[in-house]
Amino acid sequence: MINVIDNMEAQTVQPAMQNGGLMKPNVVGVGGDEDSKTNLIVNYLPQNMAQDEMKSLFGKFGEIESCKLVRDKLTGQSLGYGFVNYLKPADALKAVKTLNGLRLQCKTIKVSFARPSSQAIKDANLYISGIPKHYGQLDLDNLFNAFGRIICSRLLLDHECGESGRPRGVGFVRYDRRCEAEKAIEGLNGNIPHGGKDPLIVKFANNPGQHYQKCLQQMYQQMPIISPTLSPRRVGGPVSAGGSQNFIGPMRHMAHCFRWQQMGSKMQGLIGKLLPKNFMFNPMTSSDVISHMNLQAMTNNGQGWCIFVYNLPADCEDGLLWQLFGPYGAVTNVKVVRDQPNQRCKGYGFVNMLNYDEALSAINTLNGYQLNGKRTLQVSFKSSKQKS
DNA sequence: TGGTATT
Repeated sequence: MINVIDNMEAQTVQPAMQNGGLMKPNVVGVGGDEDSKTNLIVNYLPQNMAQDEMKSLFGKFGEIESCKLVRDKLTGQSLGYGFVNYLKPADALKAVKTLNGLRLQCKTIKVSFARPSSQAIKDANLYISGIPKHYGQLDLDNLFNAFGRIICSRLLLDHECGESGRPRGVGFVRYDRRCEAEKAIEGLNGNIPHGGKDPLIVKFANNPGQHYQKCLQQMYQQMPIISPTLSPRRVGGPVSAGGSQNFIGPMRHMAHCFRWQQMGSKMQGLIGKLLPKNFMFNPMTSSDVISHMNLQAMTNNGQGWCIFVYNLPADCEDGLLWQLFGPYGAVTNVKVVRDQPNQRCKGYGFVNMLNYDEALSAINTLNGYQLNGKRTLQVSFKSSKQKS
């Protein structure tokens, strides 16, 4: 990754904080809030690093006013970045100089002064494809420099870990402000860059949280008349906004939503924690149930037990799976499998549930469930043949 | 389509 020294005609420049070329000078923008001299943002932290560890690492450079590892509000998983606010600017500077570029596990952390938080700096990351294959990182930066202050940019390479990485023609550019990113889209999207043959595609990059939020939003908007304590067999009422499904209005019961919010600490557990305590050792335990299960069906990615759902309608959305399975316990993820060209559901999907007994209860109730009295769902633990 | 970038 390269950090680009911005081309703004500015102003006050703090001492450059060089560390292997990773840092840029901190610049105070025209009329903008002055960047903090004590508050640091730390990026690219290892996934399993805890806030305490972060604090202890940064605490070596001086007294810390606050330290926060940012976590996903719903799953509790680390988002890989955090903030450290020192009491003294000199200590913050020392931490940047010493820790920026530090290798921690497989990652190289980035430590820099945090810009003042505002709406304007959010969602300013662009995804670019169609970059001429002979373009290097600097060519990419030169192309995007004209539209604003680049915070960081990255040209993706084939075999990035290897030595002979060749540009893949795709990359990311993060601007200081979203409006700059918008200008870059306007100015570059669809245009053929100098020395290139194909038009560039420039658009906002996905951010991982958005998918989850979208699901929740969808669920909230499409909650059917269904109590978390009742079997979905009792779903009833007139068909409304959800089209062929029995959806009405906003969510009435927050009970299972509450459960999702409780998932945080559990999500960090290893696969062993997902298993019932007596699962491996008690021969009296539900042998019929265990025979149902293919060991391959047990996910070990922290998302719990994977359930295969067959005979979904072509217009099925993620929201339907959330609300069908949500009442039975903590759902960690859902996926409707779609045809590439038309995005119609291919008739099946997957649901991950955190707890085995809840997954089993969902399967027992929902297998054979008639959606709208028309389609009979087939629900089972995912077998090794079905890939999610 | 990243090494989850603004609490």
